[in-house]
Amino acid sequence: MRERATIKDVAARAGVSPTTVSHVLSGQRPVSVETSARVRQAVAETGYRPAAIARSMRTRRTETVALIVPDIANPFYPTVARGLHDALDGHGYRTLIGSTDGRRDAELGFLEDVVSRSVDGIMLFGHSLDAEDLRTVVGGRVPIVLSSDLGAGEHDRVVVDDVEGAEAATAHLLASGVTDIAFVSGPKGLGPGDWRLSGYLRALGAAGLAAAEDRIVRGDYTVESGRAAVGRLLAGGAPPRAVICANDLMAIGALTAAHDAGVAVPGELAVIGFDNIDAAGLVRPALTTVELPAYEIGRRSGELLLARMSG
Amino acid sequence: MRERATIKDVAARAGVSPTTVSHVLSGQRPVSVETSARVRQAVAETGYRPAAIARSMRTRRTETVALIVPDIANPFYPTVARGLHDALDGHGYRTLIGSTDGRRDAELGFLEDVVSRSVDGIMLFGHSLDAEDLRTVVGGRVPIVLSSDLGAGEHDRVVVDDVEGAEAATAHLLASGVTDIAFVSGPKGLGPGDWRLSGYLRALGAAGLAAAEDRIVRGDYTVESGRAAVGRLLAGGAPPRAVICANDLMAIGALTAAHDAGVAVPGELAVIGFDNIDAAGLVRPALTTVELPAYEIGRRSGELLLARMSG
DNA sequence: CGGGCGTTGCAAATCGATTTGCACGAGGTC
DNA sequence: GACCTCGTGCAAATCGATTTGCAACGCCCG
Repeated sequence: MRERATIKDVAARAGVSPTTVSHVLSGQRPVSVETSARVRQAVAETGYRPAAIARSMRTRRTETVALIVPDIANPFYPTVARGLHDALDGHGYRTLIGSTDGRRDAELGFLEDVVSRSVDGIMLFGHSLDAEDLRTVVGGRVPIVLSSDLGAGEHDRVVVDDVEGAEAATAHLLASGVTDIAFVSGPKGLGPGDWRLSGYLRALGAAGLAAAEDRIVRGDYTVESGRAAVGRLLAGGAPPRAVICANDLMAIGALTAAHDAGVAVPGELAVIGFDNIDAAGLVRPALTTVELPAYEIGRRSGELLLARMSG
Repeated sequence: MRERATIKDVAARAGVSPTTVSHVLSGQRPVSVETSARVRQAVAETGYRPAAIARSMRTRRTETVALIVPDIANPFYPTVARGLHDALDGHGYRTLIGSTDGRRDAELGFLEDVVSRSVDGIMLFGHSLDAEDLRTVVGGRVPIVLSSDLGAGEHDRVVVDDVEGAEAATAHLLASGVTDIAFVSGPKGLGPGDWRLSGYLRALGAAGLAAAEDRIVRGDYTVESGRAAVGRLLAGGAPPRAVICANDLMAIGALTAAHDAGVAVPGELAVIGFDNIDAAGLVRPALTTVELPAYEIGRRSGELLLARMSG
């Protein structure tokens, strides 16, 4: 039995037509108990499993959801993935995951690919796409959940309030008398780095402070880039009193940079991160972090998609 | 244009048959330059993309690889996933990921599902399946890479030498004069916990030492379970001088337990983990860990699968 | 006893591509 | 001029399921 059994094989073995086999298995139409028993027997003997592709061809459903993230190895996203997975698994959906490194071509390519694969839903963490891209590639054909403002109004969004989180963190520092605050963002452009940056700027503005050019630096969300960026800040003549990093990994790098420069944390330099990844609670000194509930974001997105996919 | 264009639409627009459109796109047979131009024009105008499902139906290939792991949120696996992804992405393959929590029914269910979806390859971290399961569900129909000894000889394996790694770590401790070594494994049965445990036992045996019953405890690979397990060890009358944990998360829990019990690490208690996850280098005191090259395991597996899938 | 109705099963169409076999014409060769 | 060979393009089969439409067969009721 090298080849997998098809519905025809089962039908032949049970002495009925493929139609009847299908009806026995789906319960779409009544089948007599004797026939049904013969069919089930044949199914068991042949080890028959319906070919998902052929089924999808006809039903136009794949029971698959795509998750598009910048980097699956960044601890924030596996937790989102797990939440999404847990929401969908019980309903028979599988998850197709892609890492894009935030590159526009990769995001676009993956999106086109999963649309042509007829996934039933998409969860997108897009850093470079705009609303027009979504319109041309996805159209209204596939339910999609976004993590950003992208295409607000047309698609579901699970709000990760980056701006407000950053604003609150900055305001907290200001309230405790720290005014010289630096910010380590991600690559220029769209993406959580600059959303969070805008919250930082807003808080400074509300306090009547201007943001100094040289207090805003950029990394690429890795530990090493955070270390390098904060190392530069500390090497200058007048180091800042606090630094807010756009994610925890860079904040962890910042701790190392401070240590290397002999700067005490949090005494001489306060360090704040984003995401509250597991490692944030394990490093010493412990990291202050703005929590984004990754698991909840994933789970909630899964539920939104389920509602759209069934409706 | 609510619906996606099909090959028929393109053919009609270009005034040719679907066959010709297919040949233009695939280059399987020569087509005159004029006709070819008209077809390409029509493709551009309609925004046509071949439906992946229909194509798979005919070609019997899905350009998809399944990755089955116990828990995608455990930091070890996203790194493996990234390695696998990087190996496959350039060749047009996508990755379908599933978390099973190491439960037999989930592992079996996911495996059956992806086989019926006709994935082109599978990478499996299976904790509860046996060789017989693989034979009945997968047969020889799909290339599969395993991380364990499961079905050795029949399938490709990317060796993660758990046994040898644990043996070396234990021997290292013994060589430095520490003989009272405890071991924190995972749930009883298959899985990396007990593979590593056997390496520990082998090293003890080689040194002519017997393993004491009460020195072997179990957790479930989480930080909290490691803390609890080591907490119990330390609460006993004569605490061990060293503890080897079957993964880094439990080892991190062990550090907390030691701290809570006022036991100095590594002075009074040496702690060794497995996996060398990012957090291992960030905790204080730094964790000694047996490195399993997660990224390399994923990438290498991807390359093995590519070779099998194309051949 | 004829007409309606519910039960049961099958034949055939359909989903959207790929691929094989065949036909037609133009051009070249002996 | 008969015979081949290319170059081009189309019709039809195929992949494996689901889903109508239809027919045959009781069975009940008036």
